[in-house]
Amino acid sequence: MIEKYDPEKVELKWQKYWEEKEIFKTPNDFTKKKFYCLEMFPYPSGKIHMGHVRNYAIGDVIARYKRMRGFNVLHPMGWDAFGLPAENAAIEHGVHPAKWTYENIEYMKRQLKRMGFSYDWSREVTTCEPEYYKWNQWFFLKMYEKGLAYRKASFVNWCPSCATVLANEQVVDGGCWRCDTEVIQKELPQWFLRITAYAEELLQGCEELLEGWPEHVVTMQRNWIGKSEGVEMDFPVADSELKIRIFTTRPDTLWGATFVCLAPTHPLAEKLTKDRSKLERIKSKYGMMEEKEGLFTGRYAINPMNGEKIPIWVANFVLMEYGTGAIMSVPAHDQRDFEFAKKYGLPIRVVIQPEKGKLKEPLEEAFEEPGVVVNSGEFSGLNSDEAKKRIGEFIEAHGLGEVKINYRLRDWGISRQRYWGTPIPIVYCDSCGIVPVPESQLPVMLPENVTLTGKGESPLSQIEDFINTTCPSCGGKAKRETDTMDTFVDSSWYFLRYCTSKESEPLQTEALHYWMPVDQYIGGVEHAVLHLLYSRFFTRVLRDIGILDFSEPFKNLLTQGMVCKETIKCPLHGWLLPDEVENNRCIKCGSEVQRGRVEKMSKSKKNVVDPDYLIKKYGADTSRLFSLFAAPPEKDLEWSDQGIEGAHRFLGRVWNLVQVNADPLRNTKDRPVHINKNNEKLARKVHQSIKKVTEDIENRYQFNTAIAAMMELFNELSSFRPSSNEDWSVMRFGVRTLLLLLSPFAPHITEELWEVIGESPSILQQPWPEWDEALAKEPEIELVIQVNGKVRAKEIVPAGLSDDELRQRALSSERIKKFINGKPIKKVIVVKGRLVNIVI
RNA sequence: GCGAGAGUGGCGGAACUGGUAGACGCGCUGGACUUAGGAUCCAGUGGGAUAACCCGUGGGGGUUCGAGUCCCCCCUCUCGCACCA
Repeated sequence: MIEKYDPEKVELKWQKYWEEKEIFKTPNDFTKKKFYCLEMFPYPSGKIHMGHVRNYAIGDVIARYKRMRGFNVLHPMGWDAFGLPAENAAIEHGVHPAKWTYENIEYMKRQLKRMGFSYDWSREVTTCEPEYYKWNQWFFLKMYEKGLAYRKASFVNWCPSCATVLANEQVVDGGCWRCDTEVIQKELPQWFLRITAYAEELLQGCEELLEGWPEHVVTMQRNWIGKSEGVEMDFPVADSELKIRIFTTRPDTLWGATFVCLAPTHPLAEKLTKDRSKLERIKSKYGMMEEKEGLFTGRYAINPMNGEKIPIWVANFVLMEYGTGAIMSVPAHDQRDFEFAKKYGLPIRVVIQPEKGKLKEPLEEAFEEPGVVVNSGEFSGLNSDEAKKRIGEFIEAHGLGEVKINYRLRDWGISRQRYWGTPIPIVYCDSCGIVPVPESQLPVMLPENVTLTGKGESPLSQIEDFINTTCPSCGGKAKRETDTMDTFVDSSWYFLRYCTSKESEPLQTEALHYWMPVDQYIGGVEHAVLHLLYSRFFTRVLRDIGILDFSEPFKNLLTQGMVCKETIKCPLHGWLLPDEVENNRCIKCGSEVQRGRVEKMSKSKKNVVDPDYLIKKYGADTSRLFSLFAAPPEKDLEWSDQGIEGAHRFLGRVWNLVQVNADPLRNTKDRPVHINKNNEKLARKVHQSIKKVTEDIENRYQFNTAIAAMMELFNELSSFRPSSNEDWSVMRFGVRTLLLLLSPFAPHITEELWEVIGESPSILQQPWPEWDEALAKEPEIELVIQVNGKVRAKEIVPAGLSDDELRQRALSSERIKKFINGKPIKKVIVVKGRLVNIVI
């Protein structure tokens, strides 16, 4: 009687072994070839979810595989530990954010260890520790020195009732998430990082990324940066010295400008508008997308191109943050201007005609395409592209303005009116003004004694001990900055911190130059823009202050799909858990339930699967294997209860096969492997499997097909009946190979069975198997014979026949003769070693 | 609206540069072993016709000896951006 597969017993045994022997510890041995495998670190929200399991299972396969291939692999893990949920927990349950965070970390760390991921925990990074955030502050000071960090007034979401600043995700339908009061925009001085200084470089850098990043992510980065070329020029205000500077990408439509629009917060809007209450009303509608609203200032501007007097309006859809905060409006050729002109009865003048035909007036919508310029003085008759160029030159030559490039990308506002974050190392002194905290005084510690209420401007401003300080410059009384940093700052460089050991400072260039850049980064697409862009920005800043010698932090990026599951909905009780349903009816009210769509797992939709439950029921190996087998990594994965049973069954079969044959396997020597008539098919399959699995991992991270190949190998092994020592040598070769191939996917069971067949641990320290191309080749092929493109016969023929021989074989086939039936043959196509197509 | 991606058996998914569509798994059917089996093992499984055969990769055209794969048009779904002048 063989031992039954008991995942928990096996997994705990090997996890203990790995930990005791420090198998996952990565030496800083700078002479070996390196591989840096990084997965996005989690926010310690409480427990890991299936998204984490999938993400980290993918990363672990890559890390273990690369290690077996002989690389010195850096595979670290840490915690994105600052953030809002910790503060909410404090407000709701009275537990200190630090306590809440560290307890969550402890729990989740145990879960990750229980999954058997091969992390070097000695390099663990926790961003809320002073040793970590000290460097956030250090980078901030460096940026301040270089003029890359600056302070300016900006708007925040403000709840008048709670008297507090709200994050975007705390604004629900324009109201406060807690009290539903309407959220208003309040202006506060805040700190910004000048990412726009790197806009062009970040855009150019996208070229370099294309090799290793998914194209759609690169596109998203490009769009986010949003480069547009145009001109900036002044429109003088009639009867005054004032000028309105506008930006346009369509200088070819200048003659079609029939009014000018200012953003409601534009400085001239106040100056030019008589009716202040109306202006305030427009301001309150700023950025509301539903309806365009405007206000005529009563003043006019002069179009410098044709001297025309056109009205100046204030419009809610004009953004102060982009361009100059003012636009010329060409309703005939811009849909937004068109809608605005229609609403307020402003003139619409066509100045671009399509290449073919003529626009029908009055227009029903704006004609936005390029075309031929008309009604535009000396520029009439040119096409749009030519006109843009010539008008741009004209404007510059006459000092009316300049050709200009604008970016959609804006500077990064990092101030948060929050407690649980990195204090911004700045002091305000009555006599010296803004004074940076000297490096020697870092870190500016986050005080512990805080009461969080969720009210008031910034929690730190309540703590007298914290705010009151002395000016580093004059020694007089001064007050500290009370805002903390956006947590994206923490995640913009954490991958550097892993490179050095925990005791040392993070900016040792030797270690950084050896490990960086990250060879493979893995995470969700939700970070396709911000986190990745900020990291690319930080990397460049650090390069420019001489710490790094490259620009792109992540060479290859893999964005894994979401983990989804079917949802169930009761017409009365909403989303239901699977065990709230019996015979397709809700157990509460008996109504028939709707088996809903497959959606991303989320607690609110009650379609989650808890990793703890899976580990308990099936073990870590099965959980990992299924999440890698059910779909290719970048696609969404649909959860299936039967699917995981299948994965579990497979491991169980592998277990049984090895256990049943344990004695002969153990008593067979590894080499030589004797191939004979009886076992050559299996031997070939082994070589083919090594090839397939290796290529699937190496070339395209196709873990699902790699696993399928291992299942095929297993099927071959389990139907093999060894009858001689030679057979056993091949059997052992096959089992040994299967265990090695499977070990990155299911590390525990393979480690155990590795020992069962008489090998010594750890399987992770074994070299990856290699295949022999000659032995992987099939001696015979199945020749497909088509007549007029339809398969009519299949024949087994020796491999390596010439085209001519294949043609002869095809034409002499009895079945094929019937189809040809004496008709003349027009053509015969031979696909080498595969197929013959006879055209009649 | 713009941009990207995807539509293949009952289901998840295979199919490298155009060359046997449906690998592998799930489910289903039949059988074996069992007091029993929702455990395990064996066999079968795209649809249709009792066989030779016909039809099949969202729909419609096209290129080709040959199309899931290439080109054009259309439909559906998912994701991202969304007044960026």
